[in-house]
Amino acid sequence: MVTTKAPKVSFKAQMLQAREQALIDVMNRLLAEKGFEAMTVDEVAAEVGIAKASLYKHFPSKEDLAAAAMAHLMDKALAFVQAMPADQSALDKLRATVAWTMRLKLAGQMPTLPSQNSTLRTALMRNKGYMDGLMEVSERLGAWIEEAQAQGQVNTALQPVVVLYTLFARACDPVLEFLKATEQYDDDAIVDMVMSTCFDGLRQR
Amino acid sequence: MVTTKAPKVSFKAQMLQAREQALIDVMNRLLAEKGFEAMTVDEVAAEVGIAKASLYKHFPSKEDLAAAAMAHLMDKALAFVQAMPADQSALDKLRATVAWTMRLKLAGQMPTLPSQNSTLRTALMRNKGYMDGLMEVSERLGAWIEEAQAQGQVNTALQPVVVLYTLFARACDPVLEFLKATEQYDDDAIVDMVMSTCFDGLRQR
DNA sequence: GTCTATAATCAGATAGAC
DNA sequence: GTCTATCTGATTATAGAC
Repeated sequence: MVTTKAPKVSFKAQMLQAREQALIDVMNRLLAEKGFEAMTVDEVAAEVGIAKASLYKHFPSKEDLAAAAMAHLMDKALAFVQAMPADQSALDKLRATVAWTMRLKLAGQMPTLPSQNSTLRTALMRNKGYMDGLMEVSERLGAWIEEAQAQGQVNTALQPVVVLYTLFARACDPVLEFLKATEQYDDDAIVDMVMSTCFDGLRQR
Repeated sequence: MVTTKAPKVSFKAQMLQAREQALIDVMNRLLAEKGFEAMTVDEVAAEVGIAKASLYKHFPSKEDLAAAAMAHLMDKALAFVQAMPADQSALDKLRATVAWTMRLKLAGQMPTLPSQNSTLRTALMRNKGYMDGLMEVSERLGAWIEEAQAQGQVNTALQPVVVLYTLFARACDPVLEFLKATEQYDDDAIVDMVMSTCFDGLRQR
């Protein structure tokens, strides 16, 4: 009977997928807290509550685990931009997206990777889920940027790729944690201030 | 005779100081190229051409060596801001300083430290040369910021500390290396573009 | 697939001769 | 102070039983 066999397999698969998701979640948090090099695979396994050898059955290397975590983040980002209400202006969509990434970082859920590590870069480039998500997010943001420029809301003297990189960089802006470290502002105030410096600049308008 | 003895001691001391400077220079470059965690003490010793044990006679730990490199950088930064022509506006002084840090980074001479590493943070805080330089640079930039705000050149709605952190952060802005990686812009163009996004913002003026 | 136990490697730091 | 040689500990990754 198909009806008895299919659920059994599905249940097992669900358990496995849940475990992988737990690994990715912990990895995500540790990447955000300590960074790729300072964080260890032992910590991930210990926090999830499985043996390290079992972790390596799911992911062939530390780099691949990090890539999976980044792919998951890209999925979340893509879901966010896809769920954006269509009645907002392109600029507002860009602002909302950047604010979302900032809040993620302030909440300690934004994994930060060293931009120089080559083994990690290759693992990321090999990860189809990550690359596809990155491309899709970039294209959507890029379209909004050009739309906002056409509407005269974003500086037309800036090339779209420069705007795109500048927005992406807000996700790992050290100003966020510097301001948080002063303990003088709550997260909302920090987001407001950095949003202002990002979109309006430092000069008086 | 003092005249024969003094030079002899001074010569020895000069040799030692020169060796320490060589260590700091190599450390500085490796910090910029690979970052603190990826770089090894062995590399520093090998490039300078001394044994690792000798290095540890100069600096008690990897963290202290990094702190010394950062202190040296602060010295250079302080020298730069002190040498600034007095006939420039406060805003222009700020712009010149930020541009200087960006060019340093583009030239691969800006050491980047992980902001989370706690052992490194304590080593930095303990290093009087670094802390003094940081304080002095911060105070000078802070004075310029307030002056520029009083002259209506910098957004008065921003608290000076936010402006200060935003300017400091340009020294480790990943947008610089992203744009460099595209190989479509020379360093001057990159500095111009990032200066524009920093001071003028992304929105149309 | 999960576990315990272990390999293999690498990096920070030190001992001791000179 | 500088060297060679070594220690110590941590970390990625794997072998093999169940």
